[in-house]
Amino acid sequence: MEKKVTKRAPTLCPVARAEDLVGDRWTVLVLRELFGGARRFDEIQAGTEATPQMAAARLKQMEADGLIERRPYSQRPLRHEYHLTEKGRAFFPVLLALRAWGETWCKAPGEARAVEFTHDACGGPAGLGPLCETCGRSLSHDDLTAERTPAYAREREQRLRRFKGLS
Amino acid sequence: MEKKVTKRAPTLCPVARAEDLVGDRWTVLVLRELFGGARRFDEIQAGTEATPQMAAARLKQMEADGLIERRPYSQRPLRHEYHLTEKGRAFFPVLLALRAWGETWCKAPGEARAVEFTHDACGGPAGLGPLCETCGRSLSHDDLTAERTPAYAREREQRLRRFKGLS
DNA sequence: CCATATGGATATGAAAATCATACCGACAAG
DNA sequence: CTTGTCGGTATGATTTTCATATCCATATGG
Repeated sequence: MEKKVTKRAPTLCPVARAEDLVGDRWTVLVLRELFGGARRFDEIQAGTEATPQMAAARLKQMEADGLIERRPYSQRPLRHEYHLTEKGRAFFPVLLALRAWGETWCKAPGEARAVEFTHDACGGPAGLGPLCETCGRSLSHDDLTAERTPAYAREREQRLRRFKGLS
Repeated sequence: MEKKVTKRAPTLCPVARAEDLVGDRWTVLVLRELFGGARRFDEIQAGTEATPQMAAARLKQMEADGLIERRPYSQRPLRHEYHLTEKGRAFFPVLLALRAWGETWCKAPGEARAVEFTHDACGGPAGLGPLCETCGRSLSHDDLTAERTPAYAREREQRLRRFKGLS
């Protein structure tokens, strides 16, 4: 019960191809955590609220798909961190678009944003679009500084406490 | 066993919120078909290669989530077409970003593109980015004319024939 | 009037994925 | 030598998804 080779029809459609790799909730949430700076198994697990098997299974598959790589950060005991590859980092625009759609269309009026980005290149707020709302240039992950809004920071802390409590 | 209310923790994270609605392969493929002009149940089913239940279940859920609406196109017998709502149409940038990532990172060298977009506003090819590669302006679905590449058109025809054969 | 076709599904039972919960092994710290 | 931490596995129940077959209302052709 180890092979998960994702045997799908080899369509030319790039959307279907992409969905074969990232077409499930957990994978996308893991990517979100990695873009947010998480590196260790338990950070990722806690941040996504996945079960350990789901986290382990997704990370394994994502490594096989070339989205992430495992890097040892300690011999004895041997432990690894998970890092985005170039392919993984290239996914950022999709996540940004998904975030914009989610903020705009999946929230009740008055609900707070989760994260505000500052565009380092111009110093202004970046907004939701693919272009900086302050300077109009296009946004890459390296040019952005994320700051969690207070409400979202609280939510994350509670999640973390719940996780620590149960583990 | 009918309620599928997607009971998830009400997180503020817009990515998680979005994934609750579109976090599975079939939903995204249905959106692809709708953006490609499909309107009828069997077009959608054939284009995604979903089973009838999957197509029916997704369409029902997507209607409940406000992504699509059913419009009668015939009384007696009562039949409906599926149309994107504004919320559904707003998903286009995500699909475009996913397409760009899929074309760039999920294909072997030499594999053909599936679709080429022409930017109606300038008449040039639009490329993969969120901005038109000819004129640099940002791309909306209404400004784009899609043309399937020959290889992809063949693939679609074969799929359709297989579907007709089996149905 | 009867047979077949069409659009839009639902039914059924098997197979696979996911879940909650518990546990494990290596080491480090007290 | 007991307890804690990190990074997972194992287990068994539950839930989804799959392939395949069937269904219903209506139109259409003969």
